[in-house]
Amino acid sequence: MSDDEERTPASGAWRSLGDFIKSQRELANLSMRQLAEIAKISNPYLSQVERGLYKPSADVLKSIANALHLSAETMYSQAGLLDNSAGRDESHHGVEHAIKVDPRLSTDQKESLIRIYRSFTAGS
Amino acid sequence: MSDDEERTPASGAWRSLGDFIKSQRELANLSMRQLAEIAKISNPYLSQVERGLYKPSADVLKSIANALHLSAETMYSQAGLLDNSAGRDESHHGVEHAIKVDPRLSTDQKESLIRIYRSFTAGS
DNA sequence: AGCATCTGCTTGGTATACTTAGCACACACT
DNA sequence: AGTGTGTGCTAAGTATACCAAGCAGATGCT
Repeated sequence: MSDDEERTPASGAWRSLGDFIKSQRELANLSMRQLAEIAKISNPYLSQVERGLYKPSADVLKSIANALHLSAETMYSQAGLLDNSAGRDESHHGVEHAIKVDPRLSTDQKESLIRIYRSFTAGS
Repeated sequence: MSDDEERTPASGAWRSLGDFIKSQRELANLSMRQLAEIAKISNPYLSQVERGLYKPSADVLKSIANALHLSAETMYSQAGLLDNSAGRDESHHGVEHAIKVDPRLSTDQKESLIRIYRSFTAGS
């Protein structure tokens, strides 16, 4: 069950994202063309996005967020992209995660470190 | 001014994103087909993403992140989509810090891990 | 009246994200 | 010698994100 991903255009969450963008735009007293100009997208496209016809790509979302002085996180969570279904495991916060993400380590080095770490914590 | 967004395919940051995904995939001992299956994308596409030929859309990134048991935030920041300009740095989990605060490790074990970690990252 | 100049929207096209079918090689097993 | 299954990759197509040009109504100006 877990995972019914929906990647059709213009369904559900994307629609409300459009409403969100529209309300934020109006709140900032910007016309579509003005916002589109700042966010470097075309105004017809913005129109379609606001009505939920298309789901904008992440960098477009980021541009729009910046143009509206919103954080990208806010935008993504409105878009349902930060959905912390599996995301909120900072509680886990673990050594393994830190190792995996460290850009200074090679894959082999990561494997070695994790193996050692697991051997250390094997009985707990 | 000078908001020079770059939306060309396969440049700079996207390339390193591919490397990141690849290393995470190998770290999880998954083949391309296995990861693609879990993330619900096709394996040739995953191949191209890993080599930086295309920049995957946000929901694909999220799928991949979930499949790799990573948070979506981690993925997005690797993709350069979340500038962490505002100093909320749970993204900066240092490995050493994570080791130091891990309650399951003894002091000796922590010292060993940190020593190994430092030897790995000595030249960077 | 006419002509600007806003507003958001539609049409038609291009670029690129993404898929299905299949190739080429490597390592098992009979 | 096969034959089967694993790996990643190429080729060719479809779907969709995105853009440039232009339309219709509302407002304002002379």
